[in-house]
Amino acid sequence: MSIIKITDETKKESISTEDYLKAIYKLMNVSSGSVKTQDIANKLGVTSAAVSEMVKKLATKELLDYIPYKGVRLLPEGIKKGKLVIRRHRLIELYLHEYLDIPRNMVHEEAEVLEHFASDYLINKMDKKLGFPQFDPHGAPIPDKNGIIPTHKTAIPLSESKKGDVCKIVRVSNFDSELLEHLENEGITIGVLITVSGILEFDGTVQVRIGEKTSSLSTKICQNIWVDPIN
Amino acid sequence: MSIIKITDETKKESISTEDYLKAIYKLMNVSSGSVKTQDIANKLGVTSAAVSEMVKKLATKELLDYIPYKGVRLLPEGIKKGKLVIRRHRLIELYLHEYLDIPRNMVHEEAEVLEHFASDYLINKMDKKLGFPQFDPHGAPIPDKNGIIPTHKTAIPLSESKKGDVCKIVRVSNFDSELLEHLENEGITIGVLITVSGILEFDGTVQVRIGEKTSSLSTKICQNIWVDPIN
DNA sequence: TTAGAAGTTTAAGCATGCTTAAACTTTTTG
DNA sequence: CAAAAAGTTTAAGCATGCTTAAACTTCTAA
Repeated sequence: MSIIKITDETKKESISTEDYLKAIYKLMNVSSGSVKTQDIANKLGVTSAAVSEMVKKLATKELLDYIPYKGVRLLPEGIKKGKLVIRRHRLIELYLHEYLDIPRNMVHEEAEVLEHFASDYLINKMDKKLGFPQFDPHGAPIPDKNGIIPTHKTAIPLSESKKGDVCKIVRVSNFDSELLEHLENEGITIGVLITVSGILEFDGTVQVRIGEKTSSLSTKICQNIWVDPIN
Repeated sequence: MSIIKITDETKKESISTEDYLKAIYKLMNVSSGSVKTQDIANKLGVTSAAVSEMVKKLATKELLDYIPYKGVRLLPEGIKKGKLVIRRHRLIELYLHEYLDIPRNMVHEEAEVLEHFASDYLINKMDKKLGFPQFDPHGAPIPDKNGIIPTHKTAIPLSESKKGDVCKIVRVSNFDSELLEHLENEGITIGVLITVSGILEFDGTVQVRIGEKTSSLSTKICQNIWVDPIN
């Protein structure tokens, strides 16, 4: 019989808390600095009032620092837990795609739910089956058990590529189902090699060649496609 | 664009409601007739007061008939939904056991949670991968999409076998983790052939031979082991 | 630098589903 | 068959996390 110490770190957080930590973690990576009430509210689809209340509670649990009217910043414990939610999410996405043939544009919504309910035991089994993968089906990095996050070191957004560039698609950083389906149809998927055949001055539309096919991609789309230049 | 009719049948029930329907469904199969408040409370680990309240709500949704002080009886809609929860549970158990190497004595608790969150889409993918199986890792029948439940037609509890019987183990109808681990260690698992080598008059202890090994099983355990006589 | 706009917080209220304690009904038993 | 025991229901209260409306703070632009 072993003695298990129940610390703050061990305790399981509520679904809502996990959602907040994940959302705030992601927002911190964008607007590095403090995260605003309204941004969290938008991300989670709740009112600012709800965020305001919830954030106060998370502060008392020492998951984040909260300065009223100023914003919020995750503390180490909050970062750790946020990363773990993302780890579960991305491993589930990859597992569903690889082993249950669930198309890329559908894995997100399934994982969005299951990330809160798959036990660590189960997650680690999936991780092992998948061979301790580094990236999910959209090329997003999967934090390891210790929270270490792999990177696409040399990747740039396709919107910053130049005419003539040959590059490999390494990430699509958006999970809109319609967009993902469209890209899939165009042959724009992770691992594929493309050549930038032209960029319109007018609005930045990027024309790419994928094998025999060509495809035109708007600036907004290109900002979500990350590529590794080969040349 | 298609028109989707949202009927009572389509609506997703709360986790709690699903737990109640599943519990009541199982209890109806035991004490065929009406199910008592306290039995539900015991099964779910809540107070009778909680059951009393909840059952009233389920009655207004026409999932069951409720006569105060008398008990509860599922209506067709309740039966259908109860079966679907059980279907999800058992398919998940089987999937976890077959594809993620999760031992039999651990699949129950994982499935207990996931049964509420795996989408129908996902469940049907698993069903297909598994080849539309009829029984879960404990030999329990898996209702199909239409609620049809396969049976072990000729099975009897091991507690009713006779000395000299040769039979195949088809079901262990208990999910106590310790018991399951014990049976696994004794070689008593689904599909295995055993010979009843003796039964003690004193307390009904059954002695069985499994290949070279022998094992003694209490009456209580034998009531949970279902076998198909071969001879 | 100050008024209005934009953003945030507080307050009151709701829904779900649980608890305990008290009241009530049914069953058992002497 | 009546009193005690067993079982059930009602009532009040709690926790979580959401909403709207009102109050408050901060930012922005003239």
